[in-house]
Formats: sequence, structure tokens, C-alpha cells
Amino acid sequence: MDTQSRTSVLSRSPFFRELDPRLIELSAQEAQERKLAKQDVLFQQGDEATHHYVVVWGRLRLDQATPDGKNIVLRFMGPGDLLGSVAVFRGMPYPATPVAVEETALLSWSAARMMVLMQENPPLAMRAMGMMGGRIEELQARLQEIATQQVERRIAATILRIAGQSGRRTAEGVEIPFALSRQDLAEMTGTTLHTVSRTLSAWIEEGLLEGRRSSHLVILRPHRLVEISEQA
Amino acid sequence: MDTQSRTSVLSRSPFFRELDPRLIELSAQEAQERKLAKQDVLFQQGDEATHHYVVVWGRLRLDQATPDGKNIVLRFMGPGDLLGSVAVFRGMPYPATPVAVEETALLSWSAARMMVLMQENPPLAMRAMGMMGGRIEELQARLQEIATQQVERRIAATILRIAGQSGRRTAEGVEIPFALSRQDLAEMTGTTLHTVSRTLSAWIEEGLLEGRRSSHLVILRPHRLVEISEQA
DNA sequence: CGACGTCTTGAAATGGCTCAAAGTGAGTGG
DNA sequence: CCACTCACTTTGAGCCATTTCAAGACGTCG
Repeated sequence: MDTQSRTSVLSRSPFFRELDPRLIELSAQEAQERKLAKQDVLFQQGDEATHHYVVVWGRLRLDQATPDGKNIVLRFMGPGDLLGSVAVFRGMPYPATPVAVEETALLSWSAARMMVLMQENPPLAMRAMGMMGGRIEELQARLQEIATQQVERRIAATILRIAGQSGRRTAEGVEIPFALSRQDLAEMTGTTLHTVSRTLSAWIEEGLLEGRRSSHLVILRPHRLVEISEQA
Repeated sequence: MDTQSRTSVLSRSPFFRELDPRLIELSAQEAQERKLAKQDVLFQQGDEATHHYVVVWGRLRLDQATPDGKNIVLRFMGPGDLLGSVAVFRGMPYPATPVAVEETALLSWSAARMMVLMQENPPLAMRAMGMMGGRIEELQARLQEIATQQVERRIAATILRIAGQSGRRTAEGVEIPFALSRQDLAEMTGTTLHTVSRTLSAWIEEGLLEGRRSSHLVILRPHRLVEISEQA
């Protein structure tokens, strides 16, 4: 990928958007490129945090392994999302493992280099804080859901959240444009794949969703799903 | 409070510690002071985010109201903790309401002023990112707990987390030095006060804890509590 | 001393999990 | 191109951890 197309990618990413064009071009020049095939791992939970990454295209699932061998899905990351920075800033090991769910390209910068870029360009640091703040609010919202709502509402809210982050509007409704398994949803909502499967089956029956048997999910009646996620 | 004692407070806070002494003194001079009586609210969830706060002494409970009238406790904040910054950086309303659980003093800076301080002192911005990163990791850890572990383990982990943040070592064990109700614990662990009460009763019976009837909790056998929080 | 808020405890109800088994589609290799 | 395999999904049945409902006890504060 040449500098120009990198620059144009970064200009549209939430992280660099509307910052000084010279900063963007400099960052684009200095970035290293990384490509992942489906199922590839960007880094392992527990590895020393050495780089900041921005997703150029593709999609990753951020997995966190628990001490007792279970797994939870923290979120999915798509184009423009920032990865690794939390750990780098803390000087701690990466707390999760990003796995490509489709072919994915990223740009990366070393911790030291990004530190200099930020110190020399305070708006970039402010932007990073804004993105971290967004992550905190999302996590707080999920904590609230999982702590207070029953499973059906949590599944509805989770599908809506993913649709909001990655959904594509189509003729029939809103499509989630990657393979999102029942197991993934279970690991995002703190339930079992059995319960997710039953719940989605009911919704598909009801004509609310489409996507039996591992095809991409399509939300046919988003408004109804919102109702479920908000039902008393 | 005079500038000197403010300076010394800030020098010991996780936010300013070991930064340029001139920056600390300048920040101390510019800070506004705020005192809260027990039960006072620092600001309301939903208010426009205008200030960053650092707790000088005392303790606050960070409450988040859910759309359907429930409440969850996000965390307790003590001396040195940073409050409000997440919302200020995002330009969004405060997402939660901090309530003083005892008499509390804070220092505050306007959003604009702190922005300038950070732009002129990159290490301060880095520090803020580090603290936000810590919040993200704590939230991810809690999400993992609540998503995968049963109630007893979550209660144990929550008490240990609070003890780690605020506990005081005493002759008998580790004391949590403020009134922490069964309801608070329930709202932090995503369970009911009944279940918390039953669980703590069993632990008190077992000699693991002290603190029947609203006296401060004392962990008599921390190691045993860790075992419970990690039990397969 | 009374009243209220917090806590404790029992008993019954239930949402979601575990266990179990079979169905389906996609990919693969012959 | 077909048969086979494997991973993912669906669905049923029984169970159990936790909630819900209910009642009372304790402490504290005015």
C-alpha cells in the first residue's frame, strides 16, 4: 500500500480524522503494514505490548481468556478502530487476543514512536483519550446490561450494538456483514450458545431476523428489536 | 486549603505523582476546591461535563441509573482518583452520579483549563491515558467475572477488589474503611441483596469475615477469600 | 422511645443451564 | 461430482442456582 492510499485511509479513520494533514501523512509514512488471514491472531493475550494498531479493512474479534479456561468476546473491531493502545499506555501485557474473522489489514506504530507523535501533537493524544473514553462507556453500558437485564434483552442489545458499529443497510433490513456465531453472541452476553440459539430461533420464527445456519444475520425489524432490548 | 498542602496532596496522587513539580504547583494553584457532606452528590448523571476532579480525601460511590429505574454501582473512588474526565474528553454528559459516602474533599479544573495543561504537558496527558486504561482493564475484568462466574465467586472478587483499592491492614485482617452495604455489593456484582446477605452470613459463620449489621467489613482470612474467588 | 432503614432468613418459584441427541451445511478429498 | 467429515446449530428434558416473595429482627437516629 503506498503512502497516498494509507494517508487517505487514515484521514477517514476515527482516530486521525480531521487532524493536521501533515501529521496524518507523517503517520502514514511511518506506519508498518500487517495483513492477517482469517483465523490469524494479531498478538496473544499476555504478550508484551509493543505496538498500536489501526484496522484498515477487515474485522477482528477481541477475545479474553479467563483464568479458568473460559473465553469471553470483548468486542469486534472494524476499519478505523484502535487496537493495543490501552495496554501500551499502561505498560502492561496485552489483556486480550485479537483474532481476524476475515482477511484483515492493519497499520501499526511502535509504542515509542506513537508516544513521540502524541507528545508533539496534543490533538492526537486528545483523540486517543476520546476513543478510550468511548470504550469505557461501552463497557459500563454492557456491565449494566449484564448486571440488570435478562438474557433476551441482553442478546437484543448486543445485536443492536454490533449492528450500530458494523451493520450495513440493505434492501431487507440491516445486515451484519461477517460471520457472527451463536457462540460469539453467547460469549458477548454472558450466556450459553443454547440459549442464544433458542432465542434467535424464536425471533427468526417471528420474522424479526434472518440468518439460520451460519449465514450473515439480517435484522428485518430493527424497531422491534429495540423494543425487546428496552422492554420493562 | 493552601497551595502548599494542595501541592503535597497532588504530589502523592496517582495522577500527578512524579510529574514536573512546577506543573504540580501550577495545577494546585489553579484548582478549585469542593467539599461534600455524606450523601451529597458531586454532579448528576446526564449533566453536561464541565470539570475534572481529583479526590483529596474521603470516598465516593459512582452510581449509574439504568433506563428502567434500577441502579448499579460502577465503583468506589478514594483519594487520588480521577473523576469526570472520561465524559469531559468525549464531550458527552456525565454517565454516572458520584455520591459521597463520607465527608469528602476534591480539587477541580475546568475542561478548558485541563485541556491546556495537558497540551502543554504531554506527560500529564499520558498519565490520564494510563488511568483511563486502568479503568478499561478493571471494567473488562468485571465483565468477565459477571459473564462467567457464579455469584459467590463474584462477591468474593468484588470484596477483594475493594479491599485492594481501599483496604486498611489492621491487627485482625484487612478492613474496608467505609460503610459498604449489602445493597452496594449486590449492585456491584449483579445480584440481589438477599443473595449477598446469605453469602456473607455464611462467610461470617465460617470465620472468614467480620461485619454483621452494617459495621465495617473486616476480612479475617484474605487468602481463603482469594481461594473462593478462584475456585474452579 | 418510636420509626425507619438495613439486614437476616425461610420457602416457593423460575429463568437459564446442563446434559443429551440429532440435524444441516460447508468444505474436502477421492 | 459425490461421499464424507466436521463444525456449528437446533431442540428437548430435567435440574438447580438464584430470584422472588414474605416476614421478622436488629440498630440507629431523631
